[in-house]
Amino acid sequence: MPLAPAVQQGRQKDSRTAILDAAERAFADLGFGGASIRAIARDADVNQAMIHYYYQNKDQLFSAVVARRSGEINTRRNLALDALFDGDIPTLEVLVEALLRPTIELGHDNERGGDAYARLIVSFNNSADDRSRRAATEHYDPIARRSIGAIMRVMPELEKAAAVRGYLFAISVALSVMAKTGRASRLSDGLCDDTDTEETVASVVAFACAGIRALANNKQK
Amino acid sequence: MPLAPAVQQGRQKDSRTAILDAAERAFADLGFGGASIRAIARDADVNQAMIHYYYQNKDQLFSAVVARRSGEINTRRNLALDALFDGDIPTLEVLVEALLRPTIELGHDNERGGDAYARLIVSFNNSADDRSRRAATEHYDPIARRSIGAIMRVMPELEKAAAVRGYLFAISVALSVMAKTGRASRLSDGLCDDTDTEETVASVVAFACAGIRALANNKQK
DNA sequence: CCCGGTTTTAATCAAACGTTTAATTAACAA
DNA sequence: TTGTTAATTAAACGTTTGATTAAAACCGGG
Repeated sequence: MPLAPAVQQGRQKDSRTAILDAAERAFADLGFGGASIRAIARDADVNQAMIHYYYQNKDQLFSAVVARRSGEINTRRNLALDALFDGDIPTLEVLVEALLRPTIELGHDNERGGDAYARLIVSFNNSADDRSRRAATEHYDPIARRSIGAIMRVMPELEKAAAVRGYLFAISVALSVMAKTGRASRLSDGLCDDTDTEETVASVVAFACAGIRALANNKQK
Repeated sequence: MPLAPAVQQGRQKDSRTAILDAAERAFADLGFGGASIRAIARDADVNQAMIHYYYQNKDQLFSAVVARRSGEINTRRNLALDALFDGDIPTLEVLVEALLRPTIELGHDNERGGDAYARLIVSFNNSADDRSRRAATEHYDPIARRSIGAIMRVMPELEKAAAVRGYLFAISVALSVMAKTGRASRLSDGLCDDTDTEETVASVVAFACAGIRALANNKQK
């Protein structure tokens, strides 16, 4: 006589998200090629055939992992952009913080598996293989285009090429603090506090805004 | 009757570097777990046992790939630091350019397999697994510490934590332009030119220096 | 010419891989 | 209860993996 589960159709959803959670950790820690379906199934406490049952194959599992997190990040960023531009044009600081905060906060939210996804997004964001390029194009290019347009509205003197560079530079800085490798603490003998979200956001925003403004002045030299 | 090779001991060194070249491409394109010894041997036109003969196992092969490129980068950076501080204190722009130029130039030097190594260094620089952490610690922490010290000499008002952050931010921006994923060109409809090394160096240096100065002003707000 | 050490080769090992299959179990409607 | 569908399982498929071995080919110095 097995223990009767209290919930009604309690089996499905638990397995699906348990697989996503385990896959997120595996892909982040070992890379796509280094992560194994078998180990993911073991970690998720699920039969390995379940992974193919729900996600068909390893590639689609990877895509599902990215889709889950990118969805909530981009929802927050789109809502923030909607709100920022319904009245006056905001300052660059307000805009950049709105763009980077959802990303940085997810990276610091360990309850939501954020630090694993952080390393994952850094990985495919800087890779050139088909799978990585597809993940970036599909899940992050639309919001990137909208963000670049927003930067140009806030700083009309910025040429488009400079705005693109500024956005990508800012994102790469934000991503580097999402993936907590322990290097900052090591190099600073413990002085740098990765865990303080507000201090991190403030530092990155200050750095990125000053950098973007410098790109505007850089052309006429 | 085989074609007689003109060179004297022509077999050894060709195999060793052919293996390193092929491994560099494989690790960069597929990650450590995705790259296979067999494919590397095939690409290098070498028997697969040769890889174990020269490099024992996959881990030491990876380490050898990193050691080769990091060696020449760090040699250039150390020489530049020696020269910069033998007289007056240089400006932040001169210092930052000296630190970032060797990295960016290697990434743009396709003859030296640079763009493959660029993606590789970005990958392990933002990963937390043992192998990646060891590569960063062993091959890049010493020059990082010296560079952070140099930044603090040029900007004495910068606290150490801010200097560490500034250095890491600057490096992450430089690395992001090394790994040419084609995203900048895609998002700018071809306006951003990844191939112009001088323009890239100028943009990154301007962005990074303004960002570092902003970190100095950020504390008293 | 043959010798000694290095380099290269083909063959093979056990283990792990992604995926598929067919059978079993659980849940709910009729 | 029975019929139907979805969820889960154990077992196996063929392939590929990193690594090892023992023998062959190559080479310059005696």
